[in-house]
Amino acid sequence: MLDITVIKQQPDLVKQAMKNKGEADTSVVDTLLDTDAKWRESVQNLDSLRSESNAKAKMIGQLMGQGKKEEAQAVIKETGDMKARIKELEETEKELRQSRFSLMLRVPNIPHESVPVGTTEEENVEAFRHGVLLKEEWIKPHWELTEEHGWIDFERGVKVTGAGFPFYLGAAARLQRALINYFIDKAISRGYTEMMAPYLVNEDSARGTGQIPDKEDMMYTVPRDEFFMIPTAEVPVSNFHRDEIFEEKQLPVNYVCYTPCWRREAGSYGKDVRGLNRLHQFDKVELVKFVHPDTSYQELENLREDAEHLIKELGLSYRRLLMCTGDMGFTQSKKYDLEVWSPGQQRWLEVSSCSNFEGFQARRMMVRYRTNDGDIETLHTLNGSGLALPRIMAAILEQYQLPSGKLKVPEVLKGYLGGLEELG
RNA sequence: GGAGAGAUGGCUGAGUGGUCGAAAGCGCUCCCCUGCUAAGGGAGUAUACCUCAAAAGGGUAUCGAGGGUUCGAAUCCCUCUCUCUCCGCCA
Repeated sequence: MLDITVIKQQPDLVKQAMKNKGEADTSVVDTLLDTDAKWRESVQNLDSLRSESNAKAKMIGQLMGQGKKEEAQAVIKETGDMKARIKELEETEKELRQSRFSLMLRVPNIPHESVPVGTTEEENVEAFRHGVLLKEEWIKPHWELTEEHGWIDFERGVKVTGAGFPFYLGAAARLQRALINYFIDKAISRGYTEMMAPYLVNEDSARGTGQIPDKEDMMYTVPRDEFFMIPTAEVPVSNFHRDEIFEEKQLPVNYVCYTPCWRREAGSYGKDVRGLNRLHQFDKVELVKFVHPDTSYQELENLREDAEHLIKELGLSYRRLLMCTGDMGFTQSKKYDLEVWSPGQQRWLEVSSCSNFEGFQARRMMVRYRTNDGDIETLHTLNGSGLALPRIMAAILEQYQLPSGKLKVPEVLKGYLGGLEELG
């Protein structure tokens, strides 16, 4: 959520940001300001009444201590219906506070000035492209190649669990494991701390990163124990520091965390979900940063470079998109997508999304830092995939496919695959 | 899963109805003294919110969470969560 003082002082800026993000109805801002004013008034009333009540209680205590029972009794009478009035005001204050909060949650993050204004994905800016776009006719889509080799078993996945839960076998399993290790090792060498995190989180955590209330349907739930299966490592990793205060000198704090991810992906059908394009369970290595506000845009470039470097080293053709305001989501202030080329499908596949949230997440999660002067400030959070496995697998299976039907091993992975040159 | 004990500030740990946001010690910060190490003295040291142009100051809330009793709750009652010990089970 945004800083309420920004909304109060620059409501037009916030409204313009909403419009740029494709939200034409900006009335929530006015409703929020109105509710906020009412809430503050209510807090003032409540606080002064409580103050009065506390003073009386204190006086009674003193009189009792001095043995002046009758005088104390008189003051007790004075309190009268104060208790009932406080209770009433508390109800009002609570209602206003809650509606103020839920209104705050409905105001999107403000895009950074460097973000192009646009409404659809057409207006994303392709900022960089690397490698040739293979168009060879003989290149098979990854699902055909993996079926021929028995590397990925979608059918048995359906039998055992359901659609979108494939089995990886032999070389494919090994390749995936090699990629995970390569990604993590690379991140460690670039200053990230490796973390292994829970795959189930509680409701507070799901709320902390904003999965609930609005993106509830994205997650699988474990109702009996009131857990949510994580849709991304971002959820446990970001919540790791929920309600905490860093020292300024500790920043930046960088984590790399591999986890499986579960997403219900309700309503996705057709070619989008073919093969490895979109799964209900997939593996991902996630990069998360907690940084000083002054450095967050530099850190976004660092993060993006950390992810992008992996693709480059794998020798894959890819491109980098700077997302326009309309296509970048509610919580981000700036976002890059990295997409690899799928020659078997003749389309781009998103493998990483690197975002700066500024203080949007940190405020909601109450993650702050103490400046060297002792003040407490909101810090900035960023995260990005580094990288998502299935689509990287797909790109490798297609870009490194040989006419023989075997798979050439990318140079950087040889060490992770016992020096093998080819798979298959 | 069963039985018992517990949850207090950065840490240890007092506090069983009133002047307690909370003793004391440790840690940390600043100052003084001393001056090779060590030791000693003083002051300060939670978070959120409201108020204030800002700072200062003031107010409110928070002693695991939520509710209740009371003029008044860290302290009494209820519910929940978590931790520890023993037993069981297990990788």
